[in-house]
This record gives sequence, structure tokens and C-alpha cells, in this order.
Amino acid sequence: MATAGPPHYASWVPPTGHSAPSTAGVDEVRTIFVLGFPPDVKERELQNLLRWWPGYEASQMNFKGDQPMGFALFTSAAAAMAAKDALQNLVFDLETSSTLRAEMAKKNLYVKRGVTGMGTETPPFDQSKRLRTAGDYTSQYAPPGGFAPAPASWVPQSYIPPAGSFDPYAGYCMPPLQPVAQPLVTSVAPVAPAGYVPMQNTKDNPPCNTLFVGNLGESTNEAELRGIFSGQPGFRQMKVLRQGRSTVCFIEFADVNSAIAVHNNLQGAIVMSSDRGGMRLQYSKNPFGRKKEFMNNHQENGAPGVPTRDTNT
DNA sequence: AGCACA
Repeated sequence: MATAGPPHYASWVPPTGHSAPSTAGVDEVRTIFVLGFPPDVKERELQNLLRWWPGYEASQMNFKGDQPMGFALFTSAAAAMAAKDALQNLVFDLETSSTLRAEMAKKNLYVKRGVTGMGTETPPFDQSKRLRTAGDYTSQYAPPGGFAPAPASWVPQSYIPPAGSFDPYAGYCMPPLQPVAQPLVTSVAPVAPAGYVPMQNTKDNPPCNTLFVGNLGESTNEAELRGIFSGQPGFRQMKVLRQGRSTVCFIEFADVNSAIAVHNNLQGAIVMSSDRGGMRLQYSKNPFGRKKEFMNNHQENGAPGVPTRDTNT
């Protein structure tokens, strides 16, 4: 074992949306400096780790010898510090047990015009949009899917290209994330997970209003889960189930779209208290709110096998 | 690789 354990779970303080966001301190340092990556880390990994973070603008991986140094620029110093705290002591790679150290940088990352860390040969299309959108995150951690350039085939959770090009959603054609229904819980800003781990989700069920969370270790802390989910738009309720060595969890949302958004956005999100890194999100087999159908199908107070004639539909 | 509760 020897898990020195991911120490402080940085409870994420939302970058204050009301106090003059971007225009405030123009010469403030809003760049973080991250050490502790395994030598074979790719710049892209840093980008993918941070690209959903509120206020993220650009990042870059430099190599001093074989010691990678990451830099990431945010829209504000507050956003940068929040990200810094979240990355602090993050176990980046379980195999090499490399733990990240993050600090505020000495000076801001210089971003060449048109390069935001999304790749060097950046397509011209949404650079400006990307930057503009970033500011919007200050009020609420909106679903990343919202600005994903998303051709219909873009499946957010497949960080790893599916080997057999198997797409469980082929038949469902993800609705393009229309603005999620007004959150029932508006006040709570979601606690952003400390990071993401690529997660393959080979078997899934049709989208519904309830998510099933798997790949959670027995040590998983319910409060942490609640912190992550309860602030998500459309969140209704959550139930944690201990199953011996592992833990599972159900989350109900007000509507399917909210569930879809979370299913995509939080796929592989790192659960600190779990000993398995990222969580796996699937749609539940038995969603909430289907009691009637369930009961009807089971004829619980009638003759068990009697077929129901669909007299009224 | 684990799906409860109504």
C-alpha cells in the first residue's frame, strides 16, 4: 500500500463571479507552475487535465532535462489559485505514484496569439470563443459540453479512442446539450474534482435521469461524492451503497439532460477518498421515478403471469 | 465491471 494518501482535499472556492472578473488585475500573475509529472508526460495530458477548469486559458509543458514543468494560464489570479490548490498533491499517475506540486508562477505564461494550448496547429475556429467562454465559468461551472465544438460523433469520455470503435450511444445521438434545465439547487457551486483520469465506459445503458457511479473503493467518502454532485445543475438526490470491497452510488437528476451533462463532464473525475482514482459514470438500469411501470410489470398484487391487456394507453 | 429505492 504505502499510500501516503492524497492529503488535503482542496474544497474549491468558486472564483467569485460577482467581483469584476477579467478586467480587475491585468498584471496579476494568473499562471500556475506544476511539478511532479512523470518524465513521459505529454503536454496534451496537462491540457486535458485542465481544460475544463473554470477560467482555464492555456497551458504548456516544458522539459528541463527529463523533469517536466507545466504552466497553465487562467483568466484570473483567483481561478489560478483555485486550480493550483486542486492540483496540489494530486496523484497524477498511480503507477509511478507521481504526485503533483503546484505553485503560482513567477510570471504569466506567454501565449502566442492564436495558441491556447489546445495544440500547436490550432484550428482557427473557436479560439476566441474559448477565451470568451472561460469568463462565464465564474458564475457557475457550466457543463463543458456547452462549448465543445462537438461534431455529433464527439464522445467526451473517450479520451482513449475506442478500440473497436464501439459506440454504445450510436442509437441515441446525444442531444446537443441544450441549456440544462434551471438548476433546482442554484446556490451551491459544484466542488470541482481534483482532476480526471481517462475512463473507458464500455457498457452503458440508455440515458436516463439517474446515474450509476462505479469504480469507487470502499474508502470512498460520501461527503466528497456529495460535494461533487450536489452542486451539479439538476441534482435531486444521491444514494450511496456499500458493497463490501467497493462502493456504488446513484444520483437522480431533474431531467435526462442534466444527467447526460454530468455523465459526460465528470466521467473519470478523481475521487480523492476512493482508492481507485477516477469514477465511472453510467446511466442507471433502474432510474428513479419509474415506480409505476415497475409495479405494473410485476403485477405485484394480482396473478403473477397474467398478461396486461393494453386496454388504455 | 459492482444497479437500490419506490
